[in-house]
Amino acid sequence: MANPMICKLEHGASLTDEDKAVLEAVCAETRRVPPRVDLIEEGENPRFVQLVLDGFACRYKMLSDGRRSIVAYLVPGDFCDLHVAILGQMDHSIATVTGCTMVQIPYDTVEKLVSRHPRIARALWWATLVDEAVLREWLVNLGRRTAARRLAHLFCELRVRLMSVAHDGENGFHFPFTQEELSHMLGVTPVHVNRVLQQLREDGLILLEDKMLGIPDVARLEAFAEFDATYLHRARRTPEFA
Amino acid sequence: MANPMICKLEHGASLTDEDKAVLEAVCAETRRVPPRVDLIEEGENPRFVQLVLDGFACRYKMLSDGRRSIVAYLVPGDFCDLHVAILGQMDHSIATVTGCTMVQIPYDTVEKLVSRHPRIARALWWATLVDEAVLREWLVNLGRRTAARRLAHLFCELRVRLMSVAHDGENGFHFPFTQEELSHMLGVTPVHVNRVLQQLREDGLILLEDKMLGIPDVARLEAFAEFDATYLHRARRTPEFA
DNA sequence: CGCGTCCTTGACACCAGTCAAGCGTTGTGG
DNA sequence: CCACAACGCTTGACTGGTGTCAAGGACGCG
Repeated sequence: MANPMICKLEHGASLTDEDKAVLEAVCAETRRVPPRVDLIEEGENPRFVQLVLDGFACRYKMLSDGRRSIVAYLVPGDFCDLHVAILGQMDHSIATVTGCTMVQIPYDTVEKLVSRHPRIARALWWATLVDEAVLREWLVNLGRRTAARRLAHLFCELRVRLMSVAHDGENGFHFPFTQEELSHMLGVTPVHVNRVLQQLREDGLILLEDKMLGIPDVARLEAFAEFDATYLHRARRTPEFA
Repeated sequence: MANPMICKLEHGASLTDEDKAVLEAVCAETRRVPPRVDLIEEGENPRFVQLVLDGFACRYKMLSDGRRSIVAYLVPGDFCDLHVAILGQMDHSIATVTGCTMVQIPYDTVEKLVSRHPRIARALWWATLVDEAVLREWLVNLGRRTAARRLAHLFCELRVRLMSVAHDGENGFHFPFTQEELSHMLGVTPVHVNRVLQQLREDGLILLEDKMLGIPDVARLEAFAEFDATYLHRARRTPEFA
């Protein structure tokens, strides 16, 4: 199986075989983390970068009244905290959702990577900027769409992100989030997530059973969600007939 | 008057006098842009970086039905598009809100700056990462707070951001946004913005007249908004009694 | 003076929140 | 093997925050 981090970065920059070998070497040592465990907590200043190789994780913030807001999710190939060193401390926490296979890379290793391999440096820049673009799209999603469209949009985004690190998932994929976790992402109550899921199922837009999501008609779901994948900036590797 | 961009960057990195002189030189040539004019449009791939020296601007996205969503606002000292070159094209547009004084910096100038002045490079990194942190906080704001708290939070954030580039604004500042523009930021209707503003005024949390915002009791407004300035990462320059 | 822009207000409708109860599955220990 | 608890999912009734529609007012500008 290909390294999902390398798969992803190839969307953002052209990497040589040597670049890929260097990145592969950095991922040699992995560790397994159970579901629902904090990887980094708000206020920390970690000394290494973490990378998800398998599983789902999420960035979240806690409110003073104990409610949780998930501000991003991480899929295989995503970095947790590429640049916290510059900010000084985490302004949010990161936790696993499912069990995850993680890699820890010391900061000086990252700095060497960046200073010695310009294409890797560019690829990491690209990854950071795409994360920012996703945040902007989420803002639109939260601010201006109904809960049903928000949820549909999430499905569409997740599908594209998963497809760019694995070669399946075209019409369905493993979807392990609980309705409560979804409610934290979408800014609605768990009860309402349930109602909206029922509606999407009734309308034939999705199938969801036993943590497996099916999308019978991708174009129809994307139209409903007003989804336009441009903001994910994945053009480079998808076949184009130019 | 000090250069707001340099004021801001000093929060993120320690700049030498030489660094500051270099940055100052880059801002020599300014241009004046009228209110409500697009600076960059979605899909473009600009050949220079733009910087706001005076006035307010905003990043926005249009939805297919013509509604607009403002995903960030820019104050003096903020860069428009520091790194679009890496992503290839803008996934959103930027427009002035008020009249603005702008600087255009060619990309190769920025690249020289970054490669020759490590502290400036770090400061620009810092600025990018703070932008991302603001997006995350906005996500929490939109997803989990009522319209009144959202609006109050916006006021609190704007106050801190303005204070870090100018030495006034402690208890009030020029606030030129129309209620319609606010509605685009907060994801509510203009009518509801109006109702919420009335409520905040009634409760004595704000004064707002003739485009001037007054905050009689900053602590009370911040408590109401659940505002915690940590995410703005401005610690470096605010006086600390360590 | 007349027009446009923005602000203000009221009545009503709807999306989503709250509260509460019940169901199915899983895992655990007696 | 079964009782039980824990967890997540489902559903209904009611409430409330916000959207929609509509009308009018204040102000600036040509």
